[in-house]
Amino acid sequence: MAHATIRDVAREADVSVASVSRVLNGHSNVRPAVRERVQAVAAALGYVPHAGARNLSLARTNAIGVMLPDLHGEFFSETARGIDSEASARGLQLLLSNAHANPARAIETLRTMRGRVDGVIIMAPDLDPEQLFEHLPPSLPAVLINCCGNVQGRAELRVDNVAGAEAMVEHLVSTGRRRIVHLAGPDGNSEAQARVAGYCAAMARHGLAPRILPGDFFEEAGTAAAEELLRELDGPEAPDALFAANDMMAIGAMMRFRRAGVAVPGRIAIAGFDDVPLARLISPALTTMRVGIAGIGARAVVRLTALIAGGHDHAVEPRTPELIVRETTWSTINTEQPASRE
Amino acid sequence: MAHATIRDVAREADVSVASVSRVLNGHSNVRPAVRERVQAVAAALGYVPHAGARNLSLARTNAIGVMLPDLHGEFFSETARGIDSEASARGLQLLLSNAHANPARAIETLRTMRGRVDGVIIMAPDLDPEQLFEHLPPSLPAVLINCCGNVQGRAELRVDNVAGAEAMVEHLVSTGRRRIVHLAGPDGNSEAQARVAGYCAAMARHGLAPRILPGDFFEEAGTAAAEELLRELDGPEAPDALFAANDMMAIGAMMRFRRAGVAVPGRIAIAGFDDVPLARLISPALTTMRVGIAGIGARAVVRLTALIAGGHDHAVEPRTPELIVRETTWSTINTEQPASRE
DNA sequence: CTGTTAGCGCCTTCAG
DNA sequence: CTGAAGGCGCTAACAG
Repeated sequence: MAHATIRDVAREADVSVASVSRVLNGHSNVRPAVRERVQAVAAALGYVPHAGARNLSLARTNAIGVMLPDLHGEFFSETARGIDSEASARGLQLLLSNAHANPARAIETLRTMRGRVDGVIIMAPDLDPEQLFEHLPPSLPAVLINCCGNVQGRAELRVDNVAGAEAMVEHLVSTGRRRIVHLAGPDGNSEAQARVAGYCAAMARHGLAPRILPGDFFEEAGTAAAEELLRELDGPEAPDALFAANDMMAIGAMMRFRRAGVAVPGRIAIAGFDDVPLARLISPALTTMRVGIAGIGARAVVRLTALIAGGHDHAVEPRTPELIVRETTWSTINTEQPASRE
Repeated sequence: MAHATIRDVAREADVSVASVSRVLNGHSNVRPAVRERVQAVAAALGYVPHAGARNLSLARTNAIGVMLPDLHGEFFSETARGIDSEASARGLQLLLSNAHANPARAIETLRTMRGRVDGVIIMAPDLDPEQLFEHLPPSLPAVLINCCGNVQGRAELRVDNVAGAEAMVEHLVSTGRRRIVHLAGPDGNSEAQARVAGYCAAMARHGLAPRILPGDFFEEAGTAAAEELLRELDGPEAPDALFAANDMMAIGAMMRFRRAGVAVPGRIAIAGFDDVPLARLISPALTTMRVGIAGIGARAVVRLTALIAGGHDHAVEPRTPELIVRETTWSTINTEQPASRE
């Protein structure tokens, strides 16, 4: 049995479709008797309005599109969570699509969102903005998050990754570190590039030689970097700090150092970037730059809502990351020797 | 400037809308000259088809609705990730809605999905199934995940929480634990209830006295439970294991014990449930029951796709959690004393 | 208060 | 190969 339509209800209740529509949308100009009859019939038929049709005729969907690079890892799930909490507080549904770093698919996705959402939130640090924005319908409200090359003057939220990376280097230097190695994010990623830039600038300011290891934001890259550094830890040029471009890589490195029995931060300090929830739970807790991931997502929804309501917003809203120093060291953790059981 | 419509393109290209439609959808029966002209005009006008209208006339959306209890915590983001990866591999978009444990809103959400998605995936362990399913349009394809009271014979994936909890108790007992305390999930949650049941059954089988602390699946509940147990740790009835109904609570407890300087698992063993990604990264690494969260999400998409394609599927597919024993102890971690800096 | 009518933007027979 | 016309399901004037 197919779905009942508004026409079925109208016929059964012996009224016009207009009246059914009025009842269902809570308009007041309907005689109580008619209202009740319509409601009864609708319930009996198991009628559920076809939201798609409704959207078409209202030219309004109450949904927003969200394009994220990937849903893997805590960074993006935190963003999604921030967006979701604000969206659901406003009764908006979310049409999610991850771009998987594939420009063609990203564009295709944007196109299939047209007419299904009232606006979009786009986070695409790894996509060529030229291509992307060319296919962004100008009349589609959009809020960008960390999109390099926002040429159309779109509303945007942009984390100051350069300043963040500089701040972290300053912190490491202030605690006595000198041989600070940076583990970078993926090549084509504008955020990763900015963090490298900040790192280099701050190192130069202190007359320190930069050293950059390639990475990709994944845990395994941290593991690999740690393995490389492990070989040098007893040498004359031993690094005394590893500053990873994101938390997951920092954690990968930390796990590897731990497995090798290297004291962190005793022998080598480790710092991350993002402050994902995990950073606080790992031990030793991770010193990192907090970007307020979920808050950015929520803020994007707020601005998008205003845009959809007809507002104008061409601002690039800067977000400055905050240094989070976590001082947990082994000594405060392991106050008691393990009882070996079995 | 508003969006161009198919009619604008037709007018500018001096052809009928039918021809434009054919060109845009790659039909072959169009003269090359016409095809090119239409494509040129469409590009010039920045025309993007209105997906909503397309869906209406095709009665097909290529989107699936996803209703999760909440996007907070790794459990649900993992589920979402599994769903997302499988969905995007199939070119499906996701319409996300979290129910926030509010039955009325959940029903409302389900209704607004009608006509906007081809099918839905529902995970609602905390909702009254009577109410929920009554409002689930029978003709809407759906796959349920861990929904108690699946009265309509809907396709479902169900984790065997009872067996999982039993297995964990068996494991703890086999490693010599006797005073095993269970930290439960929220009251109205069917998964939490099943885990309690499994715990009690296994305890009874060994003639052990069950003890259940109230919880809610959040980290803080774990903290609170640990504080309660801390007071008893030196007493004659000191518990020797805490089995939390999910990983986050287990982690909360572990953090609290660590802060108090209590050796884990030396003084007290801690076990969780779910095997969220975090469980492996925490230290000591968490022993837990793996339910294959992302895999369940992916599998749900596969089954839903078949259902949408017209298949029949009334099966309840069982998933048995797998015991993951992680043996990391402090001694293997802290092989080196911290160098105190500063 | 209620019904009729005209779309929303697109796709798809059905003729030509 | 192409155009005209009807319809997807619903809402919103516009008359009664």
